[in-house]
Amino acid sequence: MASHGARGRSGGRPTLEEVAARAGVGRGTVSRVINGSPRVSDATRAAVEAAVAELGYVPNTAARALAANRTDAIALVVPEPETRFFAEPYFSDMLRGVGAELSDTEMQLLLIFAGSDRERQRLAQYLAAHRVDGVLLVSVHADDPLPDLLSQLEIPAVISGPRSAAETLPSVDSDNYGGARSAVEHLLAHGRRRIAHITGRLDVYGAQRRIDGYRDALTDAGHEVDEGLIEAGDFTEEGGRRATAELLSRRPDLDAVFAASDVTAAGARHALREAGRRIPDDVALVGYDDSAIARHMDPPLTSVRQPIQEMGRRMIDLLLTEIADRRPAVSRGLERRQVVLATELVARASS
Amino acid sequence: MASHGARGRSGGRPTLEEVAARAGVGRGTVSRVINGSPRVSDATRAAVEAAVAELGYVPNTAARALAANRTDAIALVVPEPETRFFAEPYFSDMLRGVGAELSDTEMQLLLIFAGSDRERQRLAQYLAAHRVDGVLLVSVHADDPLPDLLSQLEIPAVISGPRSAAETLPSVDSDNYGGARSAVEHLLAHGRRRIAHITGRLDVYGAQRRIDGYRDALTDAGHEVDEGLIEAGDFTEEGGRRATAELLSRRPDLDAVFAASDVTAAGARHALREAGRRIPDDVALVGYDDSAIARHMDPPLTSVRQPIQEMGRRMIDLLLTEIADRRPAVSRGLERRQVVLATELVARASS
DNA sequence: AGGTAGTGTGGGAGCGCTCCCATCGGTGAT
DNA sequence: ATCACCGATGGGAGCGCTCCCACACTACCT
Repeated sequence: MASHGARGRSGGRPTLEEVAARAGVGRGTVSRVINGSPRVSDATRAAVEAAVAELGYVPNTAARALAANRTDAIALVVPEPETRFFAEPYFSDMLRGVGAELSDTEMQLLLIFAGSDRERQRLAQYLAAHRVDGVLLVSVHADDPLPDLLSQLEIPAVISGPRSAAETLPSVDSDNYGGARSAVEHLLAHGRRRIAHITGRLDVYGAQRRIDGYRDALTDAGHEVDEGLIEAGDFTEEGGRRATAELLSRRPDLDAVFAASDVTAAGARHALREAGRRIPDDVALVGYDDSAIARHMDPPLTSVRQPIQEMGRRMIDLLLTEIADRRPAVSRGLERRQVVLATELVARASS
Repeated sequence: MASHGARGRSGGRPTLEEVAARAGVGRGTVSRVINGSPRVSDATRAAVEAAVAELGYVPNTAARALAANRTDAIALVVPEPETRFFAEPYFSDMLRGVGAELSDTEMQLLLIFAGSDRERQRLAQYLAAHRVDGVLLVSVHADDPLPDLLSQLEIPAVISGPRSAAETLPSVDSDNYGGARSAVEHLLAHGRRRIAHITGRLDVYGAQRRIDGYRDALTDAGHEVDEGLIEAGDFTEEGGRRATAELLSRRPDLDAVFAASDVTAAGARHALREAGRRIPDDVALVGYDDSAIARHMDPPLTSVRQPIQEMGRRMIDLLLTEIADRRPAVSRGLERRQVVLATELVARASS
């Protein structure tokens, strides 16, 4: 009775069983072909593929997810309000890299914002339901509870930017330390001596590393670090403006500013102009990110470029490995799970 | 044997059955509570809810999707490359409205780009697998095959902007005709008489409606329509520039330009400046969209505001109704499935 | 008392897949 | 020949839900 269209009315979508009947093979064999198992003879495979094409068969994702206990989906979690997501080129670049790397995969990408408490609540529920096989976490602060929630739920995750030197989660980051060094070395090479630094948010590890790079570049070149030339910022324009005003009043003779982000540099530029300082004649300015702002600033801003798309791609690589490793009990490879990508200084007129 | 943790090892997530055992009721009853069915006594409901809380039960989405044949997910399909998505505030506003309306729902939103052929291919596959319960289609051109594919697959869909006056799919649009009218009437009221119009892409129905509004506003005010004052654009800045140059050479005495988008107006502004025309002294300028560009232009641009977030919300409303209607064979309501929202003219210094 | 609704509830029968074990020939070693 | 073995295959047993039918049990009418 299971010979001609097992499931009675052929109104709905074809099922595996129907394909099997059509191809004259068993259910298991069709499944093997669909999933690319090598243990199928060429003749059988061809027959099955023909049946699939004729019937226009498309696997039922829900059934597969239920039986195999996986979803073939991963989430890109942005712990910021949507506005920031659209405002900062960082995210769109990241998304592009991620999308590109995923495009020859069966994996589907979900974009999830977790800016408000409400959204975080929803996200927690979502993760608890294991609706994704893995998570990409971008822009995480030191005290964010999300990473812990993820490891508690045993959901594979990769973060962009470790939370500290002792980060346990796999991560992909750019070389913040080296990037900052290259900026300072560039300024030194151009004869600047009183180089100030406006930091990023201090609870972001990458910002700390940039400070370290700034310090070491000076020290290694035989200069002393003047703590009065370091002022805390927060990656925003307003913060850059405020910090610059502060620096100018404390060290009126500074001849260069290295800002922890392009947006911060934009603020610094404003404050410098107001104080009558010319860029780069009186004060050289260097930013970080090499975003569109840098190119369009007047004068164009020297900046440290991070390979953000590449970071997105590498994050996917790591995550997919992580997910694959968790399926059978494969020997957890000891490959580097912390990737650091090189930065590049893009010199323009501001320095 | 099904009394204490039916499914053996209690390592995994709790199942419905386990909750039922814990609460001392049957599987069906728990399902009813979870899904908010009214046919459960208060005492039983409380017992089940307690068990759910104690066990930290979260329904398995895949199982539910398989059994109930629905996914509780809808897709926002953007038939454009990602770059345009990030560049145009239209999309982020839309996304915000959609997200807001969805936030008190169980529905999950997927963002899908279908700019390239490759991506469209993927999307078709995705839709064929019925991985979403419904689709929101934004920014559709007249000859786009997507709407037809959707109705062929019998997937509920709502589009922003009908493809023609004979649109069959439910849609939400702003009043392009009225918006254009208000722009022209505003210019007339300010004494302008030689009002030019740079159109949008002619294969977009909304652009046609704006032309109609432009025409009728003039005619109804007793003026003749001078076809030489109408020039085709394509919503881009470059198009606006080109069209303006064309208009100026043809009708050097024009005293106002109504552009079909703010971006187009930006192009027009450029061309007008180059031709030595002052805004608004010599030529008044009005745009469409009231995007950030309008506010930041020099001089600030008068523009027709569309309630984009509201449009997003209404699209969700329509789509959810559409999906609900399709579940049991409810009498297809004859409610208005074509929603049109009012626009508002925002007057600024450019007119 | 007997009948008739109506509530609230339990649990069987799937939904369409994957996993895995049993089976079946065919091979090469003994 | 005999046996152990291996690749290819079929199909049973679930995965965790929803749907729906059947079954108390109560309450109300006649």
